[in-house]
Amino acid sequence: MSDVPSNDPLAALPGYVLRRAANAMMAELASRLGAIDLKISDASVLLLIAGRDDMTSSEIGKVLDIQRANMVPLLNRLEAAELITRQPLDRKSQAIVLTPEGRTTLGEVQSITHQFEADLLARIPDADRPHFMPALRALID
Amino acid sequence: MSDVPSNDPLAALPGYVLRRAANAMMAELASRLGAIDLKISDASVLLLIAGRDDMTSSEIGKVLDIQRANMVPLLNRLEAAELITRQPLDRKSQAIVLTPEGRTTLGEVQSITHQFEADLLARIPDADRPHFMPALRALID
DNA sequence: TCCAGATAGCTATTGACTATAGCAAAACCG
DNA sequence: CGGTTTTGCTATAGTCAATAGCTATCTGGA
Repeated sequence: MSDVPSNDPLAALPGYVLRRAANAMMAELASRLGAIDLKISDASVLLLIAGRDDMTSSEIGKVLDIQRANMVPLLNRLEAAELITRQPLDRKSQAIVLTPEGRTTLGEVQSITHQFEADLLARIPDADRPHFMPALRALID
Repeated sequence: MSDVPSNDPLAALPGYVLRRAANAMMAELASRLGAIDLKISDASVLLLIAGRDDMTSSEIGKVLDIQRANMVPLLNRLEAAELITRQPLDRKSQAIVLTPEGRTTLGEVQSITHQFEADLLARIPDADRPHFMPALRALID
């Protein structure tokens, strides 16, 4: 109905709006996670290995789309913060395991994440909300 | 119903899926624009100043969310490719204007973009498609 | 008219993140 | 066994955005 004239011709392009929305949301999440000194990728690792003690660096990278080489500084950071430890599985592989402190931080991450996701969904009109995830999933191979 | 077990606990998080979808789509668009040696930000500038001859660097940056400082190398690149020129508006400001070659390239950009947006929407199930843009718009302030 | 403050364009630098190549050691498998 | 693959890592380079600061110019109110 009463559309504010956005005078931005790109606002009609789904790809452009998708990128804008993702950027805005990730900036918001990064800001919230900053309160406990974690980056988004840090938090996603913690969430992924929650309740597990058998995932290797390589496996985590495959799931999260982070290359092996780039997992190293990330895990070093988490290890330096004493949130995870590296535990040998055999003489080559090692499991990434939460420390007790890591488990505490995981709780905070889950709390922040849960609130963030709820706030995100709350911004979407009721009629559109059920269609949000299916639409996005369809875009991911 | 029959959900394929993705064994990725993050797949249930809207924010995470949003980021993944945006990344996948932007990688696809970047690849297509690479065929005419343009980056996504290059193309968005061309699309924005299409049919106008009065937008300054600062104004373009405000609309596209690109900081003044970062507009400089971007416009230098487009100018070096002879797609735009800088035309003085007064002794301080200058309009960014498409060259004839820029207008030709703009046509290619519009063609690629149009096809990309169509392909993107085509991947979304019919039932969800009408809800895609409204949902995303709601996430952008 | 004049001056303070805002604005435009730019330089230079930095940090975050990602991508690539390569390596040694270990594991895997026919 | 022995060739191939995998794992974790180093080192490096490229992309991109953010910050601070500078000069010249424009603008609006006293």
